Amino acid sequence: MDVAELRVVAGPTGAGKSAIGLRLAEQHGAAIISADSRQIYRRFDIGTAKPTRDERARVIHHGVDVADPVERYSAARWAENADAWIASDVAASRQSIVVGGTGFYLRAIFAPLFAEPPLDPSARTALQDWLATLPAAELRRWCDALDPPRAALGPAQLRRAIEVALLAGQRLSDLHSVPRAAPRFRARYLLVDPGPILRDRISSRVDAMLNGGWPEEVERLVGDVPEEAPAWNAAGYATVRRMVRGEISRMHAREQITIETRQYAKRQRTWLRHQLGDAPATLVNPDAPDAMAIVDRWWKGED
RNA sequence: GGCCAGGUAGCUCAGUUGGUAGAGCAGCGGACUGAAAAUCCGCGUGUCGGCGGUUCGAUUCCGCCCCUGGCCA
Repeated sequence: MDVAELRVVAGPTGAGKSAIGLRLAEQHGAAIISADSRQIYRRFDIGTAKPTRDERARVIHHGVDVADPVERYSAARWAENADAWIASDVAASRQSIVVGGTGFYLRAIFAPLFAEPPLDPSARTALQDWLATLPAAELRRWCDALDPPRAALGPAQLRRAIEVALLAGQRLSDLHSVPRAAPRFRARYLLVDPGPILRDRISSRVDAMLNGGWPEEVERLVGDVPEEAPAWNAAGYATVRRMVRGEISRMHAREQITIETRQYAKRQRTWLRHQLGDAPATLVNPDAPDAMAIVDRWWKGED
């Protein structure tokens, strides 16, 4: 099968990639495929900076509001869904633009994940319950015995490695070394990053969200979305929840959320710096006077 | 003006019975194969407020001064 090229607009949170994606999509009648692990979840809207109703009326957005807050979504599932979204765009003879900052999701389409062997669901649930009770050091010991190459990673990865080793009888690190499925797409990146002012853009974005109904949204969520639901993992949500419950002041919350968001942006930059492989990437500072010209050249593939 | 408590890393603070100092947070760098806005790993030279004195040696003891907070006038 032919490997088609896919345009990807990526960058740290708050850099302004969605504005660029939106403009391009409108200009070329394209659809946006959101590669954002938080916009996946319904009802978590303001703090995840979802496109507005108006924006979604103007441009088709795939990948927004596709899971319930309590669902455990995954990169693999996203990649699978993305295939279908892209196919639907092709069928409608419109182009697709991938826009987002979840690096792991992007990788999942351009360098497909390994084929997971079947894992008995009930054994898996039981094992997960057991693993959930173990402290990190204990997990590390287990992983060191079962799959040493993975033992240096974090608890989430340790659990996964132990799970696969025990349930499939194979090491995850071995499974990773078997050739993966051939990628269906290759990426051409536009990396949006305004540089040092990202810091300020993030703090004003936090203020805008806090004044734009975020606390009210969280008040509604607190009532009927269990505390452990995956959707709550979005940067800032747990902090707004504490604020709404009166555990911390609004000022403290504001400060804390700004820090969390900056830390997230930093991790995204680290990912984008090292994990893109050899895919072509064009860097653009959205504030530069020639930004639009760079974007247009990138779109046409002229750089 | 007097008394008391402080002035140590960007912030909050430990500590050194005299041998030039270390945690948390922030920050920076890195990892990342089905929870990824997740989960982890690594990185600490700073006139120890200033100037003198004692001492082989002072951030530590003494004196004076400056600053902050509190109490008393």
